[in-house]
Amino acid sequence: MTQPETLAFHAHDHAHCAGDTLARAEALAAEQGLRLTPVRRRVLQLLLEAHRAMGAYEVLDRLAAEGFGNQPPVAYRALEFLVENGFAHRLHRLNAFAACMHPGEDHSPVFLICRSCDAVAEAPADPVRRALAEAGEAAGFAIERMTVEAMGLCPACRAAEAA
Amino acid sequence: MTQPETLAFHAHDHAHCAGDTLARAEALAAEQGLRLTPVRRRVLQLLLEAHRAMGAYEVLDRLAAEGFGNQPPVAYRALEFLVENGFAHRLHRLNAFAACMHPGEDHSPVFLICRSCDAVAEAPADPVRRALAEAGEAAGFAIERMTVEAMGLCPACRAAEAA
DNA sequence: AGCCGAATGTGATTTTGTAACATGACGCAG
DNA sequence: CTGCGTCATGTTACAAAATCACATTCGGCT
Ligand SMILES: [Zn+2]
Ligand SMILES: [Zn+2]
Ligand SMILES: [Zn+2]
Ligand SMILES: [Zn+2]
Repeated sequence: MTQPETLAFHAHDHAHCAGDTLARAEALAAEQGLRLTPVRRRVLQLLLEAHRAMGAYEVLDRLAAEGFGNQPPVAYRALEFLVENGFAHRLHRLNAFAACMHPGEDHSPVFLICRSCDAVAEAPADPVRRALAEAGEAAGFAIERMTVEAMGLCPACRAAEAA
Repeated sequence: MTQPETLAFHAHDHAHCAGDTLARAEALAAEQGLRLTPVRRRVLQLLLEAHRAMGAYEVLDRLAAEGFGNQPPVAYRALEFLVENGFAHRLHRLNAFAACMHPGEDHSPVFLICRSCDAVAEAPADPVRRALAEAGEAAGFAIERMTVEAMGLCPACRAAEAA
């Protein structure tokens, strides 16, 4: 199920990782009767290949260049679909989107966002979720969804900055 | 120091709580040589009185109605000042701002945001911060700032919805 | 008075996100 | 095959959020 924490930061065969995740997403979509249409598929692919957060208009530019529609709703609708079905996530601090690296797990992960290179990693969220649930309960607050985004420096940029 | 968790959700003497926090903020500003000018002071007061998240343009409208400038930078600059100096917080999910109920504690709290009435409470963040720090460390990621926002239902709206 | 830096006012612009409606593709009932 | 309903896409226009650039004003200081 949960693959051995392939964090975006670690050096990895990127083409492979992106292709692999796309394949899993496609299988998943088929399984659930979701229609991963050309635009949607292409957007997911863009996000996977970038392996970082992309703004809606950045996505739109790519789409337009490839012959898809060139108006905002085209990008926003595809992104909304991906987010709603767990193929991508929205990063509120950046007004941007990133592909989900663990599709099909129905998670609301913790994001680690590098302020220098914009790389985004999903970290295991369970401990954080538990702590948060406790805080909510203490206040009588019923938590439905959570957003956890940490800004900082990824290992690579950290090393670069130290130099 | 940390007062006994006066969460926004609990029934409380609102005028008193707002006035009190404003007074503390003023003392704090004086102490630190920060200039809590009329616009800045008024914006903080607005946020405190509302006791919920307010958008920048909502703030701006109030300011304009009271004779301050009526262009976006007026509101954004005041809000930026308040956020940078710990008198207010930004809520990324809402593109909005809320007064800090614990100024001077240099915290990045956990927010509990009611999706029904927009009330915002700051909950103790230490357990969450610890869990998050651990997740970051495991990935070699140096966390500098965190955003934790939980959406859900406050006690009041929860009761109302159950009815 | 004269100067300086911080704060404010103002106009214009950019960036981000939606509403509303028209068109086109697909599956299916008749 | 025809007509119909549904979903996805395209397109126009617009709204909301945020920033840029520049002029002006206000304190404190010399
Ligand atoms: Zn994910
Ligand atoms: Zn980095
Ligand atoms: Zn606070
Ligand atoms: Zn509520």
